[in-house]
Amino acid sequence: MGLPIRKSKVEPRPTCPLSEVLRLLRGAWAHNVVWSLSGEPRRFGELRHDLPKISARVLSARLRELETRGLVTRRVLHTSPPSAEYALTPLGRELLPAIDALASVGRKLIAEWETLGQQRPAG
Amino acid sequence: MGLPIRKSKVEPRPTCPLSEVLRLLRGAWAHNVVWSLSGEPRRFGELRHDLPKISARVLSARLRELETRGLVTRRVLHTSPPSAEYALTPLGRELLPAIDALASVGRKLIAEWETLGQQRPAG
DNA sequence: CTGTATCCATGATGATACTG
DNA sequence: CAGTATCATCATGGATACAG
Repeated sequence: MGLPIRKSKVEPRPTCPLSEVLRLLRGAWAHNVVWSLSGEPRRFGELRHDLPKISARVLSARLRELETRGLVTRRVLHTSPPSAEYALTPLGRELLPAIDALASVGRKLIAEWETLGQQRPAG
Repeated sequence: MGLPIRKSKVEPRPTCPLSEVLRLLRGAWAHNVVWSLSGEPRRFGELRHDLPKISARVLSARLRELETRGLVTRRVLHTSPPSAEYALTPLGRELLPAIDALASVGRKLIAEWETLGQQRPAG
């Protein structure tokens, strides 16, 4: 006979909220966009400058997502030529500590690899 | 003339470590697997039970990734039939507070949607 | 400058069947 | 029970061209 299935102690836990946030930060760029906005508000072109390898298409899509969910605001500047400025909302700012915590773990992960003299496992 | 590009205050920040961790938690399941292992060690089948919709193929792949990066250990139990038990390493456990922080933001996000009487934006 | 529209490549998943 | 093999599908992202 096999072992009995042990009931998980994973209660009606934050599994759902977690998934919602990760759905937002998912992908290669969303978290970098949030991080770029952690300081002053920034314009579309400035964000492209911060993240040299992001395509306009993807940056546009991410910003729209974050805006839709109330994490980022968009303000049109009536300059010549016209430009747009993005900023984190208070709600969006609450992501920052969490992102920081993750980054902290990331540093330890990398340090571990180096300590072991191992190569970072490829993608 | 357009506005000058403002230099980003996004310093040589944890952008890299962050990406490394997110690469691990990326996808629909990795973070749930980590969360399921937050309590007692669990067997393959128990994990499938915790995450009813995950396929064996994907669960296997995620566990292998986490094991490769030193976040999870795998122990074979010489039972009949044989089974395997997975657990978080100390390094893996360091993900927990970060995940908690993210979940906290997630709860506020969802609460916000409800307060506004809005539907959660579809994926 | 600020996006949007197309087309294409890649990666992550689900379903199902099968092995030890 | 604990996986692995194969096939099909969908989401994400890059490149490029084009529009307001």
